[in-house]
Amino acid sequence: MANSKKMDCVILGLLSHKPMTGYEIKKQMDYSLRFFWGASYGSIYPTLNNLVKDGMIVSKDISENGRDKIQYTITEKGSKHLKKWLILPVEKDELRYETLLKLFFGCENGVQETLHHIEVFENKTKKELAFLKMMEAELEQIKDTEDAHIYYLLTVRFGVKTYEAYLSWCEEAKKCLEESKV
Amino acid sequence: MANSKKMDCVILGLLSHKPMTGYEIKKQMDYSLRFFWGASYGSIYPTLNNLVKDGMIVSKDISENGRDKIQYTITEKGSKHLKKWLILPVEKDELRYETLLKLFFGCENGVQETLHHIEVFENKTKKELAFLKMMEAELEQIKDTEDAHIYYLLTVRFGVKTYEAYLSWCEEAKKCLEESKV
DNA sequence: CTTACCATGTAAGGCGTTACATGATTCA
DNA sequence: TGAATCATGTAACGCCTTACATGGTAAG
Repeated sequence: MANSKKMDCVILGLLSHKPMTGYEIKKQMDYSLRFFWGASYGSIYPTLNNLVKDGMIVSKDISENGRDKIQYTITEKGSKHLKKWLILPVEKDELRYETLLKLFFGCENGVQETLHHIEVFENKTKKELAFLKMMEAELEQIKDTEDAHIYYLLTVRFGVKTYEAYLSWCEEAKKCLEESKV
Repeated sequence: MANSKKMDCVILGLLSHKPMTGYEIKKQMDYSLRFFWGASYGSIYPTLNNLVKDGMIVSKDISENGRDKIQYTITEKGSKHLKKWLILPVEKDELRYETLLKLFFGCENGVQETLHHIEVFENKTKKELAFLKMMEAELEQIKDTEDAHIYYLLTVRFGVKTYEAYLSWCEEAKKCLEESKV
Protein backbone atom coordinates (compact mmCIF):
# COMPACT_ATOMS: atom_id res chain seq x y z
CA MET A 1 0.00 0.00 0.00
CA ALA A 2 2.68 2.46 1.09
CA ASN A 3 4.50 2.15 -2.19
CA SER A 4 2.80 0.24 -4.95
CA LYS A 5 4.55 -1.88 -7.46
CA LYS A 6 6.32 0.32 -9.93
CA MET A 7 5.34 -1.68 -12.95
CA ASP A 8 1.70 -1.01 -12.09
CA CYS A 9 2.30 2.70 -11.90
CA VAL A 10 4.32 2.94 -15.08
CA ILE A 11 1.55 1.27 -17.02
CA LEU A 12 -1.12 3.38 -15.35
CA GLY A 13 0.95 6.42 -16.20
CA LEU A 14 1.16 5.52 -19.85
CA LEU A 15 -2.55 4.68 -20.00
CA SER A 16 -3.36 8.01 -18.36
CA HIS A 17 -2.25 9.61 -21.61
CA LYS A 18 -4.34 7.44 -23.87
CA PRO A 19 -5.85 3.94 -24.13
CA MET A 20 -3.40 1.39 -25.47
CA THR A 21 -2.81 -2.30 -26.07
CA GLY A 22 -0.09 -4.25 -24.30
CA TYR A 23 1.92 -4.24 -27.46
CA GLU A 24 1.67 -0.48 -27.81
CA ILE A 25 2.63 -0.01 -24.18
CA LYS A 26 5.82 -1.96 -24.80
CA LYS A 27 6.61 0.11 -27.92
CA GLN A 28 5.94 3.31 -26.05
CA MET A 29 8.25 2.27 -23.23
CA ASP A 30 11.01 1.30 -25.62
CA TYR A 31 10.69 4.67 -27.24
CA SER A 32 9.97 7.18 -24.49
CA LEU A 33 11.31 5.55 -21.37
CA ARG A 34 14.14 3.61 -22.99
CA PHE A 35 16.99 5.34 -21.24
CA PHE A 36 15.63 5.26 -17.71
CA TRP A 37 13.14 2.41 -17.52
CA GLY A 38 12.55 -0.92 -19.21
CA ALA A 39 10.10 -3.80 -19.21
CA SER A 40 9.48 -7.02 -21.10
CA TYR A 41 6.26 -8.57 -22.37
CA GLY A 42 6.65 -11.17 -19.66
CA SER A 43 5.97 -8.51 -17.08
CA ILE A 44 3.65 -6.23 -19.05
CA TYR A 45 0.89 -8.67 -19.94
CA PRO A 46 0.53 -10.25 -16.47
CA THR A 47 0.53 -6.77 -14.95
CA LEU A 48 -2.26 -5.67 -17.27
CA ASN A 49 -4.37 -8.64 -16.19
CA ASN A 50 -3.80 -7.84 -12.54
CA LEU A 51 -4.70 -4.21 -13.06
CA VAL A 52 -7.97 -5.28 -14.67
CA LYS A 53 -8.70 -7.56 -11.69
CA ASP A 54 -8.04 -4.66 -9.35
CA GLY A 55 -10.33 -2.37 -11.30
CA MET A 56 -7.53 0.04 -12.16
CA ILE A 57 -8.05 -0.39 -15.88
CA VAL A 58 -10.70 -1.92 -18.15
CA SER A 59 -10.10 -3.99 -21.27
CA LYS A 60 -11.96 -3.85 -24.55
CA ASP A 61 -11.61 -6.22 -27.48
CA ILE A 62 -11.17 -4.21 -30.63
CA SER A 63 -10.28 -4.88 -34.23
CA GLU A 64 -7.95 -2.56 -36.07
CA ASN A 65 -6.24 -3.03 -39.44
CA GLY A 66 -7.75 -6.48 -39.53
CA ARG A 67 -6.04 -7.40 -36.27
CA ASP A 68 -7.61 -8.41 -33.01
CA LYS A 69 -6.31 -6.44 -30.08
CA ILE A 70 -7.09 -5.81 -26.46
CA GLN A 71 -7.20 -2.17 -25.63
CA TYR A 72 -6.86 -0.99 -22.05
CA THR A 73 -8.30 2.19 -20.59
CA ILE A 74 -7.51 3.63 -17.18
CA THR A 75 -10.43 3.90 -14.71
CA GLU A 76 -11.18 6.55 -12.13
CA LYS A 77 -9.77 4.22 -9.49
CA GLY A 78 -6.61 3.68 -11.53
CA SER A 79 -6.19 7.38 -12.01
CA LYS A 80 -6.49 8.02 -8.28
CA HIS A 81 -4.00 5.26 -7.57
CA LEU A 82 -1.53 6.79 -9.99
CA LYS A 83 -1.86 10.24 -8.50
CA LYS A 84 -1.40 8.90 -5.01
CA TRP A 85 1.82 7.23 -6.09
CA LEU A 86 3.08 10.30 -7.93
CA ILE A 87 3.06 12.51 -4.85
CA LEU A 88 4.89 9.95 -2.71
CA PRO A 89 8.60 10.60 -2.30
CA VAL A 90 10.89 8.77 -4.69
CA GLU A 91 12.09 5.53 -3.12
CA LYS A 92 15.25 4.97 -5.06
CA ASP A 93 17.06 5.81 -8.23
CA GLU A 94 19.52 3.16 -9.16
CA LEU A 95 22.12 2.50 -11.75
CA ARG A 96 23.78 -0.81 -12.51
CA TYR A 97 26.63 0.21 -14.72
CA GLU A 98 28.58 -2.83 -15.74
CA THR A 99 30.91 -0.58 -17.71
CA LEU A 100 31.93 1.15 -14.50
CA LEU A 101 32.39 -2.18 -12.79
CA LYS A 102 34.79 -3.33 -15.47
CA LEU A 103 36.50 0.02 -15.30
CA PHE A 104 36.86 -0.18 -11.54
CA PHE A 105 38.60 -3.52 -11.88
CA GLY A 106 40.55 -2.28 -14.87
CA CYS A 107 43.85 -2.95 -13.16
CA GLU A 108 43.23 -6.68 -13.54
CA ASN A 109 42.31 -6.23 -17.16
CA GLY A 110 44.98 -3.93 -18.53
CA VAL A 111 44.90 -0.53 -20.18
CA GLN A 112 44.15 -1.78 -23.68
CA GLU A 113 41.07 -3.79 -22.76
CA THR A 114 39.79 -1.03 -20.54
CA LEU A 115 40.19 1.50 -23.34
CA HIS A 116 38.18 -0.82 -25.52
CA HIS A 117 35.31 -0.93 -23.04
CA ILE A 118 35.33 2.85 -22.92
CA GLU A 119 35.20 3.10 -26.69
CA VAL A 120 32.26 0.73 -26.94
CA PHE A 121 30.49 2.74 -24.27
CA GLU A 122 31.32 5.96 -26.11
CA ASN A 123 29.86 4.72 -29.37
CA LYS A 124 26.68 3.48 -27.76
CA THR A 125 26.31 6.79 -25.97
CA LYS A 126 26.83 8.77 -29.17
CA LYS A 127 24.05 6.88 -30.90
CA GLU A 128 21.69 7.32 -27.99
CA LEU A 129 22.52 10.99 -27.80
CA ALA A 130 21.71 11.48 -31.48
CA PHE A 131 18.38 9.81 -30.88
CA LEU A 132 17.64 11.96 -27.86
CA LYS A 133 18.53 15.14 -29.70
CA MET A 134 16.14 14.19 -32.44
CA MET A 135 13.42 13.69 -29.86
CA GLU A 136 14.33 16.98 -28.24
CA ALA A 137 13.95 18.86 -31.53
CA GLU A 138 10.62 17.19 -32.19
CA LEU A 139 9.27 17.98 -28.76
CA GLU A 140 10.43 21.57 -28.87
CA GLN A 141 8.26 22.15 -31.90
CA ILE A 142 5.11 20.75 -30.34
CA LYS A 143 5.93 21.88 -26.83
CA ASP A 144 2.91 24.13 -26.44
CA THR A 145 0.31 21.88 -28.03
CA GLU A 146 -0.17 19.75 -24.93
CA ASP A 147 0.57 20.16 -21.24
CA ALA A 148 2.33 16.83 -20.99
CA HIS A 149 4.95 17.72 -23.59
CA ILE A 150 6.95 19.91 -21.30
CA TYR A 151 7.48 16.97 -18.97
CA TYR A 152 8.53 14.71 -21.80
CA LEU A 153 10.94 17.40 -22.90
CA LEU A 154 12.44 17.64 -19.44
CA THR A 155 13.16 13.92 -19.29
CA VAL A 156 14.71 14.05 -22.74
CA ARG A 157 16.90 16.97 -21.73
CA PHE A 158 17.98 15.01 -18.69
CA GLY A 159 19.13 12.31 -21.06
CA VAL A 160 20.90 14.78 -23.31
CA LYS A 161 22.76 16.39 -20.42
CA THR A 162 23.88 13.13 -18.89
CA TYR A 163 24.94 11.61 -22.18
CA GLU A 164 26.95 14.70 -23.01
CA ALA A 165 28.61 14.37 -19.64
CA TYR A 166 29.36 10.71 -20.38
CA LEU A 167 31.00 11.65 -23.67
CA SER A 168 33.06 14.37 -22.09
CA TRP A 169 34.19 11.85 -19.49
CA CYS A 170 35.08 9.34 -22.20
CA GLU A 171 37.44 11.86 -23.79
CA GLU A 172 39.16 12.53 -20.52
CA ALA A 173 39.30 8.91 -19.48
CA LYS A 174 40.86 7.86 -22.78
CA LYS A 175 43.51 10.56 -22.51
CA CYS A 176 44.24 9.61 -18.94
CA LEU A 177 44.73 5.95 -19.80
CA GLU A 178 46.76 6.69 -22.93
CA GLU A 179 49.12 8.76 -20.82
CA SER A 180 49.47 6.03 -18.24
CA LYS A 181 50.73 3.71 -20.96
CA VAL A 182 53.83 5.81 -21.53
CA MET B 1 29.53 -19.84 -18.83
CA ALA B 2 29.29 -17.18 -21.49
CA ASN B 3 28.57 -14.48 -18.98
CA SER B 4 28.93 -15.40 -15.33
CA LYS B 5 26.81 -14.03 -12.57
CA LYS B 6 27.76 -10.48 -11.91
CA MET B 7 27.66 -10.79 -8.16
CA ASP B 8 30.37 -13.45 -8.40
CA CYS B 9 32.57 -11.20 -10.45
CA VAL B 10 32.11 -8.13 -8.29
CA ILE B 11 33.18 -10.07 -5.25
CA LEU B 12 36.10 -11.67 -7.07
CA GLY B 13 37.07 -8.21 -8.24
CA LEU B 14 37.12 -6.83 -4.74
CA LEU B 15 38.99 -9.83 -3.40
CA SER B 16 41.55 -9.46 -6.17
CA HIS B 17 42.69 -6.31 -4.39
CA LYS B 18 43.03 -7.87 -1.00
CA PRO B 19 41.58 -10.62 1.23
CA MET B 20 38.43 -9.56 3.02
CA THR B 21 35.55 -10.78 5.15
CA GLY B 22 31.95 -10.67 3.93
CA TYR B 23 31.31 -7.74 6.20
CA GLU B 24 34.25 -5.82 4.78
CA ILE B 25 33.14 -6.58 1.24
CA LYS B 26 29.78 -5.02 1.99
CA LYS B 27 31.42 -1.93 3.50
CA GLN B 28 33.74 -1.63 0.56
CA MET B 29 30.86 -1.82 -1.89
CA ASP B 30 28.85 0.76 0.00
CA TYR B 31 31.84 3.04 -0.14
CA SER B 32 33.52 2.53 -3.49
CA LEU B 33 30.76 1.20 -5.70
CA ARG B 34 27.85 2.96 -4.03
CA PHE B 35 26.82 5.07 -6.98
CA PHE B 36 26.86 2.39 -9.66
CA TRP B 37 26.42 -0.93 -7.91
CA GLY B 38 24.82 -2.29 -4.78
CA ALA B 39 24.37 -5.52 -2.86
CA SER B 40 22.93 -6.74 0.41
CA TYR B 41 24.24 -9.25 2.92
CA GLY B 42 21.52 -11.58 1.73
CA SER B 43 23.31 -11.93 -1.55
CA ILE B 44 26.91 -11.48 -0.43
CA TYR B 45 27.17 -14.31 2.08
CA PRO B 46 25.53 -17.00 -0.06
CA THR B 47 27.66 -15.92 -3.00
CA LEU B 48 30.81 -16.26 -0.91
CA ASN B 49 29.86 -19.82 0.03
CA ASN B 50 29.24 -20.69 -3.60
CA LEU B 51 32.54 -19.22 -4.65
CA VAL B 52 34.30 -21.37 -2.05
CA LYS B 53 32.49 -24.46 -3.36
CA ASP B 54 33.60 -23.59 -6.87
CA GLY B 55 37.19 -23.13 -5.79
CA MET B 56 37.24 -19.48 -6.80
CA ILE B 57 38.13 -18.34 -3.30
CA VAL B 58 39.29 -19.94 -0.06
CA SER B 59 38.10 -19.13 3.43
CA LYS B 60 40.16 -18.83 6.57
CA ASP B 61 38.90 -18.44 10.11
CA ILE B 62 40.75 -15.62 11.75
CA SER B 63 40.52 -13.65 14.95
CA GLU B 64 41.05 -9.93 14.92
CA ASN B 65 40.37 -7.38 17.66
CA GLY B 66 38.92 -10.22 19.69
CA ARG B 67 36.38 -10.99 16.95
CA ASP B 68 35.93 -14.16 14.98
CA LYS B 69 35.81 -13.56 11.26
CA ILE B 70 35.97 -15.47 8.05
CA GLN B 71 38.45 -14.06 5.64
CA TYR B 72 38.28 -14.88 1.97
CA THR B 73 41.18 -14.96 -0.45
CA ILE B 74 40.93 -15.27 -4.21
CA THR B 75 42.52 -18.36 -5.79
CA GLU B 76 44.31 -18.74 -9.09
CA LYS B 77 41.12 -20.18 -10.55
CA GLY B 78 39.07 -17.24 -9.28
CA SER B 79 41.57 -14.81 -10.70
CA LYS B 80 41.37 -16.44 -14.11
CA HIS B 81 37.59 -16.42 -13.97
CA LEU B 82 37.58 -12.73 -13.16
CA LYS B 83 39.96 -11.88 -15.98
CA LYS B 84 37.90 -13.89 -18.43
CA TRP B 85 34.81 -11.94 -17.44
CA LEU B 86 36.59 -8.60 -17.60
CA ILE B 87 37.49 -8.93 -21.25
CA LEU B 88 33.97 -9.95 -22.27
CA PRO B 89 31.90 -7.13 -23.75
CA VAL B 90 29.61 -5.31 -21.34
CA GLU B 91 26.14 -6.86 -21.42
CA LYS B 92 24.10 -3.97 -20.22
CA ASP B 93 24.21 -0.73 -18.34
CA GLU B 94 20.90 0.11 -16.84
CA LEU B 95 19.28 2.86 -14.90
CA ARG B 96 16.00 2.72 -13.07
CA TYR B 97 15.32 6.32 -12.30
CA GLU B 98 12.08 6.66 -10.42
CA THR B 99 12.59 10.41 -10.33
CA LEU B 100 12.45 10.52 -14.11
CA LEU B 101 9.38 8.33 -14.11
CA LYS B 102 7.57 10.73 -11.81
CA LEU B 103 8.81 13.59 -13.91
CA PHE B 104 7.59 11.98 -17.11
CA PHE B 105 4.12 11.66 -15.64
CA GLY B 106 4.40 15.13 -14.12
CA CYS B 107 1.35 16.32 -16.00
CA GLU B 108 -0.84 14.12 -13.78
CA ASN B 109 0.90 15.41 -10.70
CA GLY B 110 1.11 19.16 -11.20
CA VAL B 111 3.96 21.62 -11.40
CA GLN B 112 4.33 22.09 -7.66
CA GLU B 113 4.72 18.42 -6.79
CA THR B 114 7.06 17.88 -9.71
CA LEU B 115 9.23 20.78 -8.59
CA HIS B 116 9.38 19.18 -5.20
CA HIS B 117 10.64 15.89 -6.61
CA ILE B 118 13.31 17.79 -8.50
CA GLU B 119 14.42 19.61 -5.36
CA VAL B 120 14.71 16.40 -3.39
CA PHE B 121 16.72 14.90 -6.21
CA GLU B 122 18.89 18.01 -6.34
CA ASN B 123 19.71 17.87 -2.66
CA LYS B 124 20.53 14.21 -2.73
CA THR B 125 22.76 14.79 -5.74
CA LYS B 126 24.57 17.66 -4.06
CA LYS B 127 25.41 15.52 -1.07
CA GLU B 128 26.63 12.67 -3.22
CA LEU B 129 28.69 15.06 -5.30
CA ALA B 130 30.39 16.46 -2.23
CA PHE B 131 31.25 12.92 -1.19
CA LEU B 132 32.60 12.08 -4.63
CA LYS B 133 34.72 15.21 -4.75
CA MET B 134 36.22 14.30 -1.44
CA MET B 135 37.09 10.87 -2.79
CA GLU B 136 38.50 12.46 -5.91
CA ALA B 137 40.82 14.70 -3.91
CA GLU B 138 41.95 11.76 -1.82
CA LEU B 139 42.65 9.58 -4.82
CA GLU B 140 44.49 12.31 -6.66
CA GLN B 141 47.01 12.47 -3.88
CA ILE B 142 47.73 8.75 -3.85
CA LYS B 143 47.24 8.26 -7.57
CA ASP B 144 50.76 7.06 -8.28
CA THR B 145 51.21 4.81 -5.28
CA GLU B 146 49.29 1.90 -6.81
CA ASP B 147 48.28 0.91 -10.31
CA ALA B 148 44.65 0.36 -9.37
CA HIS B 149 44.17 3.92 -8.15
CA ILE B 150 43.90 5.39 -11.60
CA TYR B 151 40.92 3.16 -12.28
CA TYR B 152 39.24 4.12 -9.04
CA LEU B 153 39.82 7.72 -9.91
CA LEU B 154 38.23 7.29 -13.31
CA THR B 155 35.05 5.84 -11.85
CA VAL B 156 34.90 8.63 -9.32
CA ARG B 157 35.32 11.22 -12.04
CA PHE B 158 32.54 9.57 -13.96
CA GLY B 159 30.33 10.12 -10.94
CA VAL B 160 31.46 13.72 -10.56
CA LYS B 161 30.75 14.54 -14.20
CA THR B 162 27.33 12.94 -14.23
CA TYR B 163 26.29 14.46 -10.93
CA GLU B 164 27.36 17.87 -12.12
CA ALA B 165 25.26 17.32 -15.23
CA TYR B 166 22.32 16.34 -13.03
CA LEU B 167 22.65 19.54 -11.04
CA SER B 168 22.90 21.67 -14.14
CA TRP B 169 19.75 19.97 -15.41
CA CYS B 170 17.97 20.60 -12.12
CA GLU B 171 18.59 24.33 -12.47
CA GLU B 172 17.19 24.37 -15.96
CA ALA B 173 14.26 22.14 -15.19
CA LYS B 174 13.22 24.26 -12.23
CA LYS B 175 13.35 27.43 -14.33
CA CYS B 176 11.40 25.75 -17.08
CA LEU B 177 8.64 24.65 -14.74
CA GLU B 178 8.53 27.96 -12.88
CA GLU B 179 7.99 29.72 -16.17
CA SER B 180 5.22 27.35 -17.16
CA LYS B 181 3.32 28.35 -14.03
CA VAL B 182 2.90 31.93 -15.26
C1' DC C 1 23.13 -1.12 30.70
C1' DT C 2 22.01 -0.09 26.45
C1' DT C 3 23.03 1.56 22.03
C1' DA C 4 25.71 1.11 18.20
C1' DC C 5 28.42 -1.45 15.48
C1' DC C 6 30.83 -5.89 14.24
C1' DA C 7 29.83 -10.28 12.08
C1' DT C 8 27.36 -14.13 9.82
C1' DG C 9 23.84 -16.16 8.04
C1' DT C 10 18.75 -18.13 6.42
C1' DA C 11 14.05 -18.07 4.45
C1' DA C 12 10.36 -16.18 2.08
C1' DG C 13 8.96 -13.87 -1.30
C1' DG C 14 8.97 -10.13 -4.96
C1' DC C 15 10.02 -8.92 -9.24
C1' DG C 16 11.33 -9.49 -13.68
C1' DT C 17 13.73 -11.71 -17.62
C1' DT C 18 14.28 -15.40 -21.06
C1' DA C 19 12.55 -18.76 -23.69
C1' DC C 20 8.83 -20.89 -25.39
C1' DA C 21 4.29 -21.12 -27.79
C1' DT C 22 0.95 -19.48 -31.09
C1' DG C 23 -0.95 -17.32 -34.92
C1' DA C 24 -2.23 -13.36 -38.07
C1' DT C 25 -0.75 -9.93 -41.54
C1' DT C 26 2.20 -7.24 -44.51
C1' DC C 27 5.68 -6.60 -47.73
C1' DA C 28 9.45 -7.77 -50.75
C1' DT D 1 6.94 -17.84 -49.84
C1' DG D 2 9.53 -16.33 -46.37
C1' DA D 3 10.88 -12.68 -43.30
C1' DA D 4 9.48 -9.06 -40.44
C1' DT D 5 6.29 -7.19 -37.60
C1' DC D 6 1.91 -7.28 -35.09
C1' DA D 7 -0.15 -9.32 -31.06
C1' DT D 8 -0.81 -12.04 -26.74
C1' DG D 9 0.44 -14.83 -23.51
C1' DT D 10 2.77 -18.69 -20.05
C1' DA D 11 6.32 -21.17 -17.42
C1' DA D 12 10.60 -21.66 -15.53
C1' DC D 13 13.89 -19.77 -13.42
C1' DG D 14 17.33 -16.34 -11.66
C1' DC D 15 18.49 -12.99 -8.82
C1' DC D 16 18.09 -10.13 -5.21
C1' DT D 17 15.96 -7.74 -1.20
C1' DT D 18 13.64 -7.75 3.23
C1' DA D 19 12.99 -9.48 7.42
C1' DC D 20 14.32 -12.51 10.67
C1' DA D 21 17.70 -14.78 13.78
C1' DT D 22 21.85 -14.80 16.58
C1' DG D 23 25.50 -13.31 19.28
C1' DG D 24 29.84 -10.78 20.35
C1' DT D 25 32.26 -6.22 21.60
C1' DA D 26 32.99 -1.24 22.43
C1' DA D 27 31.76 2.97 24.22
C1' DG D 28 28.97 6.24 26.57
